[in-house]
Amino acid sequence: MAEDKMKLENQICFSLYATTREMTKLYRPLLADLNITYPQYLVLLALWETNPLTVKALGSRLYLDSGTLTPMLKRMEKEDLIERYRSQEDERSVLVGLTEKGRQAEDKAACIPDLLLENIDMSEQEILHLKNTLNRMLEGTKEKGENG
Amino acid sequence: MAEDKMKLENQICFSLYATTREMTKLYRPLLADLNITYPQYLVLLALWETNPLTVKALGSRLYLDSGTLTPMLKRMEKEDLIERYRSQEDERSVLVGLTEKGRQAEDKAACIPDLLLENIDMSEQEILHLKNTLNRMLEGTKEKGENG
DNA sequence: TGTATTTTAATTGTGCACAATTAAATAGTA
DNA sequence: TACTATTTAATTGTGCACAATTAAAATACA
Repeated sequence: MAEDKMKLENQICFSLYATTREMTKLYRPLLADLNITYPQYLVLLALWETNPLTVKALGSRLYLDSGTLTPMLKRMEKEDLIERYRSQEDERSVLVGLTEKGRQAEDKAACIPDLLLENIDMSEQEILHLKNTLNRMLEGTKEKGENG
Repeated sequence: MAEDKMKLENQICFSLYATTREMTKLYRPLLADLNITYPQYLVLLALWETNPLTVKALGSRLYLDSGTLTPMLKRMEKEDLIERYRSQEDERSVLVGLTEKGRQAEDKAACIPDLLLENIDMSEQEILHLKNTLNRMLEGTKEKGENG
């Protein structure tokens, strides 16, 4: 066998890199109505599950740090999707909570997962298997990396 | 079954998004010696396969447009890894070619694929299967998307 | 030939993404 | 208590990523 590992074609990370960006592009028209980006959509998904969340908790959930989240959350606050306020118990923490507009956006977004899947020509089972493989890969990096 | 598709946990694209970024982080220390970023490494990989390439061809290969490539290539030119020059046959096209330093970087980078794989706790077969699945997914987006 | 269309990069503007640093609050401890 | 260490966000600076626009060159074609 002995494939050339220096070839782009043989690199798993390039496949990940390219596929992720193409998938993100598929979201763009679906998120246009809500006037949000894909990372902002992820913040909303997290908050629709648990509201409110600290910046720290949001970062752990999305694998993002405050350097990314702080400016993004400020933009979302300006759009009146979320609000930010210091925690009473721990003044270091900033809580991120949904506004009424942010809560209502969930209804508008309810169709997005299905619409997105329509663009992917793969069986439900295959997608599930892919997701599981990726999650295992992701968990594996926690040992080496320095992620919370 | 009827899982909640609005949950982050159940979204394939979130797994892709998070895993890709964590993988890219694994490259950082491996690329530190060469003083390049992961996207710059991809440009070099493409050029080590075919030298030179037009910006257009590079973009098709990496799924990037000139808005991303032009400034990135200028940075790489400043670092003396590549050179850029207009094509003689077609003055619209800009050719990107390796410099001596860019060529020599291939030797230094030769160990990177293996070093990276050491960080992924998956069998060769499983990685191959994952790569094939992603590539199929990527190809599928070409039908819908507007990619060259 | 001359004009409209297409192709190719570059530019402009916005929004992540992340390393490194800073500052404030809390926790730990002598 | 005072003093150190840790935790939490924000800030700073750099580098993608991409939509939209612009400008130059090549092509199509009337």
